Amino acid sequence: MSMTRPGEPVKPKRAARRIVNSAVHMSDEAIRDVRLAKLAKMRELGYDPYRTEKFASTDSATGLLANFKEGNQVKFAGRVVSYRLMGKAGFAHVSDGDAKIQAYFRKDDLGEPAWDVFSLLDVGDHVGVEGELFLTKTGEKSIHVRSLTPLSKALHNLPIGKEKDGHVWYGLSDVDQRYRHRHLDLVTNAEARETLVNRAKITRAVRHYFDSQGYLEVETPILQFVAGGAMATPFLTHYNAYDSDVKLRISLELYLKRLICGDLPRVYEIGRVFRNEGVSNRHNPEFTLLEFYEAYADMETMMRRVEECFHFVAEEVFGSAVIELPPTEDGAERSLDFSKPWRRVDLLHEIEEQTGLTAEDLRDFERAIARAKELGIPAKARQAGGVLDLGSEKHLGGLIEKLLEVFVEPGLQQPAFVVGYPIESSPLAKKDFDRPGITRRFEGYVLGREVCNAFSEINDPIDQRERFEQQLREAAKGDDEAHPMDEEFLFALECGMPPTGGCGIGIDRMAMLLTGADVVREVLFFPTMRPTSSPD
RNA sequence: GAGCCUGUAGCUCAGUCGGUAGAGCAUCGGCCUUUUAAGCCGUGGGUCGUGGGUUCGAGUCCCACCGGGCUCACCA
Repeated sequence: MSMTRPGEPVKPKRAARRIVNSAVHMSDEAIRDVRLAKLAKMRELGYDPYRTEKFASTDSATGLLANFKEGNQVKFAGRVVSYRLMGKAGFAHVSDGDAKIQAYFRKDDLGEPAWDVFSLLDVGDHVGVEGELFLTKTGEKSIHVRSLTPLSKALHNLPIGKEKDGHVWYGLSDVDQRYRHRHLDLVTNAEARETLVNRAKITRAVRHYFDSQGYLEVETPILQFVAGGAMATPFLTHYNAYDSDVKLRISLELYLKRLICGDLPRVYEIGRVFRNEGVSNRHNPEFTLLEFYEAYADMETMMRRVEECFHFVAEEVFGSAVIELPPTEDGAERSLDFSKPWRRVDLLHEIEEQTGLTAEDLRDFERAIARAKELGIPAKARQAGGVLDLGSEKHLGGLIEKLLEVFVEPGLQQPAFVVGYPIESSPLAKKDFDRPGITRRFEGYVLGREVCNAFSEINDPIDQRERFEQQLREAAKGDDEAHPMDEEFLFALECGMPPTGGCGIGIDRMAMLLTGADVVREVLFFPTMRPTSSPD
């Protein structure tokens, strides 16, 4: 309790001021008080919105509108998204999330207490209505309500926009608010809702595809003592019971391959992985990875799986193998065709086409750097809109991947597979025995973005151990993202792993492609946000 | 992590040259028994992100901090 000196103007305390001015002081918290008063009034009238436990609708709004027959008795529950009271009658649109239907209320039809309850409604409340279908003067399919059941009271002013001819006024557009209060976004923004729902459907369709192909969906540990399978910085945490530090997984790979070693010949997992790295329009620190492994199969099989999977998902979710995308900035129409086999591009060949650096040049790191300087590659990179700093490259694999990024990726708009990755940056991929220094690995690209990474898996435990040892040497040289040694995984390989094809697909990236979202947060219900010091 | 932009009413936004804040919607009160961005009349609502500084005077200029957006870096 603070002291007030005599003579100092007294500021009314919040609560006191609220009671005194409740009708005039319309801050957000005062609005809440008004709503609470309405709630109390409803309860006095015998209509407690929070008392009702269920309300069965005859059909969805979409269904009611599609099978509309005047005079049909119906029940419908949803959220009030518009509200117009006109003396002794009124209209409200009630939405079940997918669609909305108009409801018409008359004092004469509802009778005394129910009419008062109607007049206490606000946009944002949930209601159940019962009555018959009819057409209004202007021809809108509506429900003539005979009975009203409030099902919840919204205590806040919901930023539900006003709409006419598909144009929405005054909705919620502040991106920060949309992500932090996603429920409001879902209620107010139909497009955002559609994108997020489609993302869920895409995940489901992926499951359908692999289930239909005899794959077993499995779950593997998220807390791992050795976080392998990719090169990324893990999140760290602590396991009290074992007094041990553990990491959150950065990939699914090694555990899934241990299942292959256990003679589960087709396994897949769709799971969250965590990488302690920068957040951007294309990166969320936790994201959903699909990985699938198939015994007695190779990378060619994986290519076919990827083609089939995208085709299957596009058909199941969007009803077509051809996905129409929003036009580019210069207005060019774009579409992606997943019905055809993906184009194949050889990495070194393509780099030579674009830069003049030959496979011969790229066999040795020092020579590659020297030749790149001779050919003026950094300048060419700038011309191509990229950045290539030869001095910051540490090894051949990194340089080649950089060349790929700057010179090859932009050209890969329609679905394509890039093959022929260098061994340095592929510590889990089988060697290409016909091409020294190259692995049996490919990546899929669509719209210039990587969507999958796959290879014929190493099943030679001696080779795998050597690769890990090479990675340890890189780590010793200061590469903090080098792949760690995993003895348990090596033990499984030593017990015998059949030849296997494996592939990882970033589900979020896949969802972005198929929904046309250009920001990863739009395909995540709850993207990672910086914590707010004062939650509102 | 770096650069640029940004933060004003519950929501969407104005705010000129530095002179102590505006609109629409929403809210609240009144009228209105087929409206639909309902309408009409009236009312209230803001420590201008936070903290410093310059100034007679700061929403406005400067600095720091806290959010957010875009681009880049790392990566999928």
